[in-house]
Amino acid sequence: MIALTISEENYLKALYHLYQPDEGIGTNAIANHLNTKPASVTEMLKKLSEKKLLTYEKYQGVILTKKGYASALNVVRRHRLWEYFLVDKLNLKWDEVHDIAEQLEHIQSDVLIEKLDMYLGHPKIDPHGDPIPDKEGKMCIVNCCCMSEIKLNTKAKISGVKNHTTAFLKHLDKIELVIGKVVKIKERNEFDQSVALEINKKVLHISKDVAQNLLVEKVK
Amino acid sequence: MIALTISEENYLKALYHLYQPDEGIGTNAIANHLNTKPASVTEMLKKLSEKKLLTYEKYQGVILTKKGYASALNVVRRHRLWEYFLVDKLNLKWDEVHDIAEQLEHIQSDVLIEKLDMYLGHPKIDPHGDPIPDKEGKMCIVNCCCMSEIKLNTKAKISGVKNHTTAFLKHLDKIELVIGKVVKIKERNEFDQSVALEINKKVLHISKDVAQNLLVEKVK
DNA sequence: AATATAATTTAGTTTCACCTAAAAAAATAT
DNA sequence: ATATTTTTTTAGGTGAAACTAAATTATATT
Ligand SMILES: [Mn+2]
Ligand SMILES: [Mn+2]
Ligand SMILES: [Mn+2]
Ligand SMILES: [Mn+2]
Repeated sequence: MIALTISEENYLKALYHLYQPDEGIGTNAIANHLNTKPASVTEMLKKLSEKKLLTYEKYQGVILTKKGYASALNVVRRHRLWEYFLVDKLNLKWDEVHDIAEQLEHIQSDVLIEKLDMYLGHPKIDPHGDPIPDKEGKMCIVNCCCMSEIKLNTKAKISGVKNHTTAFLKHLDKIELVIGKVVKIKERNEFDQSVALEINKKVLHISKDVAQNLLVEKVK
Repeated sequence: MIALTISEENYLKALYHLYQPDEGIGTNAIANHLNTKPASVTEMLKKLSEKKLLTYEKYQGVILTKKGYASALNVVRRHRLWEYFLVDKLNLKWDEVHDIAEQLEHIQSDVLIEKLDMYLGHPKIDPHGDPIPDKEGKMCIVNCCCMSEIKLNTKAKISGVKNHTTAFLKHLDKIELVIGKVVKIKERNEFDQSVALEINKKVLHISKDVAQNLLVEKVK
């Protein structure tokens, strides 16, 4: 099993992230996700298809094979382990780590990743609340839903973000709505879909945009 | 100051390692060091010369500029910091880290390296006894000389290796001649240049090849 | 069903970092 | 000083991964 190029790994990871049940992934969506052009995507899909990492038929959209899925998950594993390292050990902020992990995820060394995983204590969740696949690709199912879909007067714990941009993460830091915080949904405004939360007796109003990008898990 | 490519960084680092006072570095030497061909080297030298990282005149051999030297040292800094991390934190062995550091040294992020340096406690020496340049390029002068040049009956501390191959490092592990050990040079054989050392009352015989690749520093 | 629009593929270029083979220059030996 | 060898450069080419523009196929609209 010959090593993949950085570009190939990035395509596999993109396909993993773009996957939707019962839908082939389109060239446009991939190009958009990777900031390239559809023509470049077509070329790469042909290459990956020859390597049996995905099934590709002209105009049909693309699906990862078992092998391709495993490779993609491995890249995701490395990305999230590095993010965990950067936040937990090097004290970088959760909005600073993604771009660095985009580079680190391509370092080729199985022993490195095993040692890193051990050193970090086999973490299950990355700094943004995303699950970290283990060596075999298994990961915990994060039982979460979107903040904008939760019923009134339920208690919920912030468990992750859908939007990973620096701008959004910094905003959450500013309003102190970080992972682990427990909130109670008090009110949902019809007009602008904004939400009022209660956090330790205090009330916090968040916009629709924020609510839509926050993942929470219900609390007893 | 636009970022350098991996290849450009590797050339600069090679030039740093190949540098000899009062000698331009030749195309062949560089090609040999980088496992590429002289023709490829010539091309890259032209490019780096245009970027003012070195001075290049056809057939004259090449010398790093201030700017080029600083960039090279920065790559060396990153390489050695990562090696220190891999050994000190991840418990990899000193013969396993070089190839991984060859990849890690190219990760582009100043804040990452600053944080890593801080996390490691600003180490001054890498696992092979080589000095780690600081942010400004300063590094401690390691006051060492080759084991094969040391006078009889002097005490010396193993301080580094000239040969960085896995084979050599593993051999040193086997004979337990690792960095920090204090030895006394008891005998030097005329015939094969092998050396007899005394380590805690016990005698150890090492070959010429080993002696020539070991760096030591004198001890009171 | 015919047409318009959107998605995808093909064709032809570009840049980077490498290569081989041949030419040119420099260094060494006779 | 000339001839030989070694080093370095030039010329021409390759493969990977991108690009633009044009052609093709699929989907949506009338
Ligand atoms: Mn990320
Ligand atoms: Mn993440
Ligand atoms: Mn090294
Ligand atoms: Mn080293």
